Amino acid sequence: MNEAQVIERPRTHASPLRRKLDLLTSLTDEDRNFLEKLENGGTTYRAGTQYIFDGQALSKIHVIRSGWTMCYSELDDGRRQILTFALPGDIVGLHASIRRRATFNASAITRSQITSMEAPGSGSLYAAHPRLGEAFSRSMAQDALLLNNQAMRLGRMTAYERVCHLIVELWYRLDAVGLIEDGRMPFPLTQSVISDALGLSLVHVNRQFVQLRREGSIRLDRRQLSILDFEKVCAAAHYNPDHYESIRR
Amino acid sequence: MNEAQVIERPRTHASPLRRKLDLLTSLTDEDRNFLEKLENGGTTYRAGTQYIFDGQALSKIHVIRSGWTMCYSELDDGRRQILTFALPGDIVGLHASIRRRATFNASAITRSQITSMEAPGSGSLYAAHPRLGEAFSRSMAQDALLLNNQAMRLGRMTAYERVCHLIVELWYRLDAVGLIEDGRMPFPLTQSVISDALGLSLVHVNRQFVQLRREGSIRLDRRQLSILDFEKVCAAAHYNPDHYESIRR
DNA sequence: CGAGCGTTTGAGATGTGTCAACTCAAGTGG
DNA sequence: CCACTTGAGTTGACACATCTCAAACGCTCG
Repeated sequence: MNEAQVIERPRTHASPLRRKLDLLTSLTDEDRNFLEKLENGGTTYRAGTQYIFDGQALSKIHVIRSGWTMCYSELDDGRRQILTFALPGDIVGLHASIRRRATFNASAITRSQITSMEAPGSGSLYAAHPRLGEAFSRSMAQDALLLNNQAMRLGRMTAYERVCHLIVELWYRLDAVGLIEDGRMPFPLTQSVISDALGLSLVHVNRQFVQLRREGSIRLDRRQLSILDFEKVCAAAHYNPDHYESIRR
Repeated sequence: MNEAQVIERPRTHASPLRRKLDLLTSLTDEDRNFLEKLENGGTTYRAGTQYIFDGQALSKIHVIRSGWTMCYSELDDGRRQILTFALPGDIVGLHASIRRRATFNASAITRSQITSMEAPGSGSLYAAHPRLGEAFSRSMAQDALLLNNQAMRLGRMTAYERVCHLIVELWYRLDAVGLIEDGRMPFPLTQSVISDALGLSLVHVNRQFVQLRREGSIRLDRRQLSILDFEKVCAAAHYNPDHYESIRR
């Protein structure tokens, strides 16, 4: 039930980032070399470290090489809304860096390796590495799609549906970069983080997870999540995989 | 109180689109000519007409020349979430057209003039009209910002705050394209539409508007809205104008 | 061993949704 | 010119999803 739903793809040893860009577009050798360099540099952030600050200058884009991070926004009274999770292979701050100033925060959820690079001034990168430029455009398209999904979750779905929808979305995203193994996905999110992503209280998020486990829909074990009843969870999520496919391929 | 908060700008006769792109970036004469053509063509849609269909092919981008339109997403059971309002000068479908397939719907709220043009294949437009390319990038940045705001509204704000936040956001956006006159802004949204934008029920949206009027914060007259107590509405909205400035300039 | 973090559970409070009815203004058609 | 329809706004009573508060549990780690 579980893995049957997921498209099998040849298992390579490419990094998540490479893997993702390969999916997005066909790269030239030159692009690949460019990527190599990109893959080798980078900084390791400890869990909890903030690496983008709302309102501060932001000229670099950040490529997540490993680990989970999140983009979020905060109100003066402390209320926090997580906008999107940035997973391995994702690019953070692409559009923000256009204006050289961040309009959101970003922090590492787990220990994360992140490579920063100068933001592509409109054209320069597109000229030097047209396909990478295209990959960046598609990355923006994915961001937009994820935010659309987020709005639908927050605005029009019940707590139970929101949790299912988020789980399925993360599942597809992780699968696209080869991070689903043996029908389990890494799941480092605390219920507190999830509550700030889904616009719910911590307590209510917990109740949804308890129910999902009780009814045998999911299993959670040592920060690994398996979807036992993919069909049921997907149905509750009203998830539309076509949307994601149209971004990916 | 009202207009004091709004930056005065020389009143020109430029179209909203031109006005906006001028704000965004400095255009060359060639770019301006390109714009001219763009401004002259276009289709007029009646209120309610859908012009982008979720799941269907989408190779063109749509430039709103006049009127209000909205992008939205729907669940199979009819629940609807408005993602963003597209106002004069806005560009719709920029990132969606990258993947040649729409992942949302778009409809005209009022009678609207909309110009369609071929989506800029990554690079082609950037090469021919680099500054326009940059303007497009910034348009994407604005979209992202608006979606971030939307997530914060939906996830972490009360009904009253959501309404205030939306009003202030629309005010700033309309002011940026010269559509605020005499301290009033056009406000063609029905409470039903607002409820689908803010993730509330129609009835509850109504209650918020009744209260805002009762306490003298806003005035609503013949589809024109004035903010009588700008300070109070802004405070309730927790609106951060810096974000918008950082996109605009 | 205590401290801290994440999770779990219960009970009561409340913001928002639902249902239903009514008003008002603007068509529309006979 | 009137009867009718339709869309938008308004209001009240009640239901319910979710929040808040509070307490306990089980880890892990120093």
